Amino acid sequence: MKYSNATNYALHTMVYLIHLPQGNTVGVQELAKIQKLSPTYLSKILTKLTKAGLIESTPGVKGGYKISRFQNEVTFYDVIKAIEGDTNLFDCSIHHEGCLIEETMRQAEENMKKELQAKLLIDIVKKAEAERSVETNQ
Amino acid sequence: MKYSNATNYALHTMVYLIHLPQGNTVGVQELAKIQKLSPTYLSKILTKLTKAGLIESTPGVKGGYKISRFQNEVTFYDVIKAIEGDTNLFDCSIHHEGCLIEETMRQAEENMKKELQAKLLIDIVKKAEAERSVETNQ
DNA sequence: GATATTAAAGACTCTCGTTATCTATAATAT
DNA sequence: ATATTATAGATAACGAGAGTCTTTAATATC
Repeated sequence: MKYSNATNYALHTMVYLIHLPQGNTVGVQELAKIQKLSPTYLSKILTKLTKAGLIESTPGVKGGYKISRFQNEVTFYDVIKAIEGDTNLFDCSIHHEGCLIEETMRQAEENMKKELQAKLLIDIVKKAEAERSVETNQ
Repeated sequence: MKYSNATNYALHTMVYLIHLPQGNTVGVQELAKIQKLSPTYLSKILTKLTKAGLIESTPGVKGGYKISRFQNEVTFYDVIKAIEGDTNLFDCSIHHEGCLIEETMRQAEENMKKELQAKLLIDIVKKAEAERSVETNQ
């Protein structure tokens, strides 16, 4: 019962892309080097993010990936959903409907999802920048 | 990213055991038949619940499983923890400490855990009985 | 004490999703 | 045209979960 490594890499890549100067594109080679991953593997993850509309890709020379226009609105849940899909943590294995156990589990999960839907990636970036600025001023 | 089938079976078994008249013991054969599982497989799950102190087991003739003394206090999270272990949904794959992504994910997960720690299994049993009683009176 | 019954433990197999690699194809800038 | 970069597909390696079988330990009954 864990989020996949892919989700891990996706979140880190998104944060990295958001923290870049607006409009900058980065190739998968560079992104892979940062996280010490093989480019082909990371590219699968990036394609999922692209299809979800979270980043934009352009092939060819000077191509690469950049954050989509909606960077200020991207939430943790957006990224998770793009990678893991929109599944439930718990499905009742026995009852076909009206399982009270499932109801309870779903409700707890739903609240976690809502919390992750309320967390913006850009807040992480801002927080990291704020911390770094404090360090520099010391 | 799903809770295991074992957790599913464990929750259902716990609810079944709680709903029994106090002190009754049931063998794994009967419990397995109800959920259409092999006895040996279910027995692994029951052993975990026993080690966690949620149920009590007695071998031998007239032996079997029964809910432990603390049946009124058993929470959803107790059962999940007994089966899945006490792990985190998310571990940062890159940073060794102070990962802001991890912090955010952990906090959301922590709140879900707290919610599941507040949900008593016995409430499910009571609710089911209440619903059944309504049906009977119609 | 012998026997039947039941839980616990260990070894083992099977399956499936994740992880990852390799190759080929499509798109783009120079 | 050529170099560069993303996309897609096939495929392999791996590990966790699911499940079975067999043996051992504990308990009640006779």
